[in-house]
Amino acid sequence: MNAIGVARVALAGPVDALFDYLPAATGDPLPGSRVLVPFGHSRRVGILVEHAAECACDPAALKRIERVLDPRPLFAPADLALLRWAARYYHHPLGDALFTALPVRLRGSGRLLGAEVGGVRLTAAGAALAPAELARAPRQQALLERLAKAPQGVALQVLEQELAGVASALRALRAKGLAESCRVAPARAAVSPPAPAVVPTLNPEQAAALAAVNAARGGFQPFLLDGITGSGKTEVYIRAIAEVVAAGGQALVMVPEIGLTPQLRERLRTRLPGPLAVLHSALAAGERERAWHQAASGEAPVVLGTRSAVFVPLPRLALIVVDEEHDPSLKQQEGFRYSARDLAVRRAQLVGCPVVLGTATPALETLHNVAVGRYHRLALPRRAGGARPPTINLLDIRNQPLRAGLSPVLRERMHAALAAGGQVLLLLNRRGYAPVLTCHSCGWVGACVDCDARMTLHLTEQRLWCHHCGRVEPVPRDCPQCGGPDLRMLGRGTERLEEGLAELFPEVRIARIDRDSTRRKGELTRLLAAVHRGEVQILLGTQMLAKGHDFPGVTLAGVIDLDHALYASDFRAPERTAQLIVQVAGRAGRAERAGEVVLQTRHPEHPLLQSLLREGYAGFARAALAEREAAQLPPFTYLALLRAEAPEQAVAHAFLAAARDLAEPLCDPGVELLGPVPAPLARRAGRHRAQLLVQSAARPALQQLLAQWTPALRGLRRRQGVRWSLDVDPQEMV
DNA sequence: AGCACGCCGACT
DNA sequence: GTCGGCGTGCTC
Repeated sequence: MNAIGVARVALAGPVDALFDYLPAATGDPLPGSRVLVPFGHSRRVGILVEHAAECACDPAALKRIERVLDPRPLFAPADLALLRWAARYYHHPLGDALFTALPVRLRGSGRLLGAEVGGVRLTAAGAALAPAELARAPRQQALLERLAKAPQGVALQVLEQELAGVASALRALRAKGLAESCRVAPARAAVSPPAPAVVPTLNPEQAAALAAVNAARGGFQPFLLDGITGSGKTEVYIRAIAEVVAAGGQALVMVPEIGLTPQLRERLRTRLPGPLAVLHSALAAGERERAWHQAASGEAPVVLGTRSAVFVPLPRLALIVVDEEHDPSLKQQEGFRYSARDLAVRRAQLVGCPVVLGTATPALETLHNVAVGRYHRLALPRRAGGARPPTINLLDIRNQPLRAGLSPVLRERMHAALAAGGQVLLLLNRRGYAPVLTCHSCGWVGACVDCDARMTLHLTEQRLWCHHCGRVEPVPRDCPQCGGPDLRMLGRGTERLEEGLAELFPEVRIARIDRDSTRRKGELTRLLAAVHRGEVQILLGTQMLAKGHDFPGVTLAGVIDLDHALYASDFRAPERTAQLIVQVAGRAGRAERAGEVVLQTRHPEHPLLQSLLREGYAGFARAALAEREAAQLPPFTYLALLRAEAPEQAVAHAFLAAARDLAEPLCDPGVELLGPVPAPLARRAGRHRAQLLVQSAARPALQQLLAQWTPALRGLRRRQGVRWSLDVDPQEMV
């Protein structure tokens, strides 16, 4: 150890180490600031993580920080602490974690903060000019007068708003050397008006939940807000947030996918004061950066975002809400594989504030946390407005004549519901026309050449499409193998269901909602609006339908094919299926009309379905947790999954075998290695995939193994194109 | 991640 | 004889 003051810097990329530097000539900034450092033969952007009194390396090798990029830190100490904790827990390089938490432009040496936007100001010549001299060009004159009022400059956006079509006049002034470009502070977003008059009255359970959250303010406390669909969870969020904001705090609201929840966004915008900062991946880089600054500067009291928002700096964070906490998309599935829900809880603990996990179908992990007393459960068991919950019926379709995949009973129920003026919702969790195209004479099947998977037939786009790697092929007219003309489409996706429904219900307006039909921007909103206006009677689609939207007019919901989900290999499949059923059921029936849910199955005796029917989601969850405990699966044990892929199966396997050899001597009792085995989809995009599962009775034992194992894995000779990744607390075993 | 160093095939 | 293929290893 050498006792000299050094700055420890994290660099973007997979280098899982901090590098020590001598202070910048101008003095070091605080931790959390970006710095430019010499690195190897080039220079790199890094984030100063901490100061240290001594360095572990040769002090003669130390280089000096070349430039400080941020005069003030981008990450406050609490933000930095969360990211350091997350990087350590998920065994991901800190530099990569830090940089993925930043808006794109700041990941490079991009100019500090888009706290400034493009603007225009007068040059000295412009300022000296009397406006009257431009009397023959009134638009230029108006612009000159406007700019004269703001010597420091005016944002282009503001000019465009105030003087529509200002561009040509601006060009003219610039050409005459009267105006020039500059950077100015962005215009403050218009502050939305305070809450409008219509504020719903809370029912007793809502009031109790709100009181519990309010009482917990100022300290760490996780809550499960366990409320059936329509029970008014959002109203509880809004009231709790309003209190926090009124007290000068900031609130962070996380949702699985923002595109699917325009209603929540609008309610937050209209009911809460101040600009609402919205953060998600579909935003353009500029918009996203602006929202990030609104959050980080404290200007926006409320931030709504998807999982990456969990890392957004919030100087006055006082409440976190995670809506639909059970949703798997809160877990990042590639790169830095974090659970935004779990990190939200960790973040609340670090800053000392309440965190509310809301859902109608809690994850089994969350229920377990309630059971052991870590989380406090708040229940909203009643639908607002006193609507009755829907009845759920299993429909045994064995030996039933199906038309368009619908049994006679379901068709009859649909006719009845439509005749009574209700809307019908049908869920089929498979997009495209048909999942298989096959030759009737030789048995050829349209398979992806790069994956162990069939290509799905999409008729409207006239192509075969691999849903795993995105490969696209034209639809063959004749069999590519035997040349025979009799190609047949097996199975049914949403496209085909839509076609069948049009034949069965010729007088009825039908809308399909899936990833294909809503690809165009604004299309989802348009379709949803048509449904709400009652212009559509039958609504069909994939699980997109079960997420977030309310369909007050729907009185009948049908699940076309449940069996697929019942027998999936993933141990979480029953949990996911139960959640899907309950979420779909929540879409049916409102205030005055009770809803009905019909589940078509060939396995009506299935214990999961039976427990769900008899005792609802809570009963199902009890049974499922008992099964998990008996099988020693999460949340009673802890998992990490090491995945590897390579052009050759043997190479991926050999890597994992070597990884296993490294791990074995590091394993405490209670830690088990399972595998390597081929991944469920053993070949994807031309690469062979295998995995090694680590299971531990205790989290610390697992973490201790991973802490020693991952550096050893990085040291392993990477050969013949092996790529690997470690997934702590994996959600999908794919 | 970059970027160089290093040891083996087809080109001016 | 060299140009350049990407395997390997290092960067405070």
